[in-house]
Amino acid sequence: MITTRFAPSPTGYLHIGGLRTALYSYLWARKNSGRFLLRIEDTDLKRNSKEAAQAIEDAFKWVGLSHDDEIVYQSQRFDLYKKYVQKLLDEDKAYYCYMSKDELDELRAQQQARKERPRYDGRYRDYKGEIPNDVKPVVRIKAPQSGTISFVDGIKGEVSFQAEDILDDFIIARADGTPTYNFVVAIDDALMGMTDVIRGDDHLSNTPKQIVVYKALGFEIPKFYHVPMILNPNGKKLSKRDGAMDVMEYQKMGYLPEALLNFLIRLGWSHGDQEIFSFQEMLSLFDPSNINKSASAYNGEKLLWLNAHYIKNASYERLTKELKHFDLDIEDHDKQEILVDALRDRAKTLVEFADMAKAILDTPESYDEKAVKKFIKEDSFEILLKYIAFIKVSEKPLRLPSDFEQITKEFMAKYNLKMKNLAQPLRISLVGSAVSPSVYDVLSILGVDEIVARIETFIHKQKD
RNA sequence: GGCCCGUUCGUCUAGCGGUUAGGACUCCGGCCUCUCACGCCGGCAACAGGGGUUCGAGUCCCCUACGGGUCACCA
Repeated sequence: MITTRFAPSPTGYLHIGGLRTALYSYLWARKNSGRFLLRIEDTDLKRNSKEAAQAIEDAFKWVGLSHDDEIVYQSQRFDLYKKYVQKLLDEDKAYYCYMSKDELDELRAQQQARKERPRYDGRYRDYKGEIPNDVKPVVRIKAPQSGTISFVDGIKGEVSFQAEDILDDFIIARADGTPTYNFVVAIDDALMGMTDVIRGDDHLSNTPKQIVVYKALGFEIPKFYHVPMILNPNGKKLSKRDGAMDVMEYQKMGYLPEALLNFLIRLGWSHGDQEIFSFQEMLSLFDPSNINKSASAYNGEKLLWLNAHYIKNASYERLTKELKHFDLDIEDHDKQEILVDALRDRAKTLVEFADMAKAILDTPESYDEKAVKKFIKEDSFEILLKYIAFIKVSEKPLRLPSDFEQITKEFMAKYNLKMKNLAQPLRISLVGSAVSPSVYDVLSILGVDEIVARIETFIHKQKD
């Protein structure tokens, strides 16, 4: 069985880079009927934040990812880690190091001055001398001092390191007794039964250290997949300004979660030429082995395009429900579907959608001056007045856009008018702007009484 | 700086030794049209550079350049 996990440190909100690796892990587990676990890496008590863990859960909920089992908090497993520290101590695979922080800093400074790689010199590795009693010791693991550490990464292929290039006896427990990251990650991944670790590229160089821990503890090493970073549009590190903000900000900006997910899965992964993936398709088609090797740049325009696509194809119920988050309630509007259909092809976000809907539903407070100047001619008022008189006495019920199209054509035929004589003046008087959905749709949505009222108001205000 | 990873249109990518190097976003034309969008049709645009290997290289190997990651008692 495949088991994957998402293991963020709770230092802030969940951003799209994290969401993407979470998505990949989720998909791979679910696709294989496996398990997807969530673990909060809060070993550093100084940098803990409960809100952050909650924020991750909220974001998961919004996009529809679910995890199995209870969330694992590393801060609650210190006793467990201590046992493993002790085990290594007992087996002489780890040892106490009494070097003070100052001494260590000094050593590092010297090494750097000599242009050497900063590393612990192993002075307490097999120390038999006097133990300084004024220093609380850290625990260091005995890492191999030579040889090759290699593994086959599911994305990068074979990766190998020389022990002497990268390793030293790194700290597994701090002076205050708390364990460190590379130690607990390996333990938890092993204990939680991880078969496939899918995580950010930035962990690639941690992997050999973790392998040292796996081996020392006799754990089975999982398969690793190191997914490349997401860069900003200029190819630099992604910042908030570029889109690395809280995933929940995307909700506020009017994005549908399926658009975000579709965007993210396609950033660094592909299935031939396919661009649109339903959740079901993601599940059936995703495979980490065709994740790209190289970093990809964030492209907000493509996200927008995808969002527009999902808005176009969303159900009435769905859009009506989502729109409520944007101060627009059309639940009980009798022309709900006509309104939605009139706008769904034009809105790239739900924010735009709501704004455009309000522009139709709300009586215009003003009229675009340029539009008035350009389209309202000498005879426009007269035409508009004739128009409302004409529709008021209609014998047929006027309800659908097609009803209005028909009667409008009859009207134009009777007075020998062209659409361009009528459409823009009508539009301006109804919504205050030269831009809107089809006038037939607008007419239908408003209904005869409102049409009459708005036209009269318009003429009245313009004549002042 | 050491180590590791990477490099196909501006961007996301397809390609897994033989292709007029394909698709998508953006942009630019055109069509549709009551405006704006949508949609449809068309267009611009790429194998980082240099050496090999091979009958043949975007695809395999090496070097260079450039980019990124990492070198903590952070995760």
